[in-house]
Amino acid sequence: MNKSEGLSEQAGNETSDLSKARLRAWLQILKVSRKIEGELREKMRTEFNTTLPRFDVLAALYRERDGMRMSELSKSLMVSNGNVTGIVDRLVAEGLIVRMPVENDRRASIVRLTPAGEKDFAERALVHESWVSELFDDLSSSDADALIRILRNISHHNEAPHHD
Amino acid sequence: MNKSEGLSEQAGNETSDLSKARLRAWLQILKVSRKIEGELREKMRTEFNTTLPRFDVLAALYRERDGMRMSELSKSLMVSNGNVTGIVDRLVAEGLIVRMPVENDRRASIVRLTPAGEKDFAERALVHESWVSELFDDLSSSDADALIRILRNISHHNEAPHHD
DNA sequence: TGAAAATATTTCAAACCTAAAATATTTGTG
DNA sequence: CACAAATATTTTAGGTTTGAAATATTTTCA
Repeated sequence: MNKSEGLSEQAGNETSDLSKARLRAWLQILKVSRKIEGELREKMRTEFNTTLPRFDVLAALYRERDGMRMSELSKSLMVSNGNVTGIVDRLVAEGLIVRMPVENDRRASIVRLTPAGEKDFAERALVHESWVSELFDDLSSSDADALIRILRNISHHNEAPHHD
Repeated sequence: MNKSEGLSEQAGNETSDLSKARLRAWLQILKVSRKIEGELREKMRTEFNTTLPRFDVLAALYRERDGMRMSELSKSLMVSNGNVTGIVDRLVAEGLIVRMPVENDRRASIVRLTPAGEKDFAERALVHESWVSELFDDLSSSDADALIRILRNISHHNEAPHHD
């Protein structure tokens, strides 16, 4: 029933020490993630006059200069399809991205940065990186590496199983 | 200008390796946090017929059996005051918590679990812990400790400075 | 070919979330 | 005491988010 419980687990011991340690780890991830996200949202608002979700979309499109489909975008950001529609609508209205038809598939559309969007993001990305670096001021190089390694293990375990 | 840059930083080197490592670490935190949060939200919905924010409120009140003020609640959950108002309204409607007047201060109110809310949460908390433990199945005891230590460092650095 | 299934996206309703304004009450100070 | 400042909470407007339903188009296959 509980995959996490190995040979040494005693019957009747409902929540093991390991299980409790994992819960604490999760709550700590959540705490840091909320705190940092809040700080960045505030910076985005006051200094860039934009929002975190919009910045995230621009970042994704900056990595894929030829553009992405709506579904690729939502998958990459790990948010729902419907959510991306609204954010893309606003970024289009701001002139930072465009929707383009897809050859041979009139259901889909490709979204990509406009020159203005590309310029905007390139400038802001550097400032964003400096904000993050300040917020993680106490994170040493070796701790950053350890953190990344541990978290990658967790993501890999929870990777969506792919269809074949 | 950039507190994170030490003596060895070269002028003109706009984003140091350390700064990039920290950015990668942040993006990885965000990725794990979104993935896990999504999985837990889905479980909450399908198996408990509730939402993560509501569960979080119950969890906070379960730790403080005598109840908390609205402001303590929002601070503890790191969300805005207005946000908590709505969630508390819904939990009151569900009969899981109650608002009580505060002696000598008619501005404030204290929120606490009803017996039903206490019972409900106690049962669900165990299941929740087992979900988390499964999602973190690959996280060893020592990695959990390392993760907690590193993340605590980060939270402490970003702790809100207190008023004296 | 032509209907059913699959796919890509948008729309919708409900909830969540924030920042700022509004409301109600208490505290501090002349 | 009066009344300004501070405090606790709610309300409001606008944006974000989800899951499900709706729409449009493409693919599959009998």
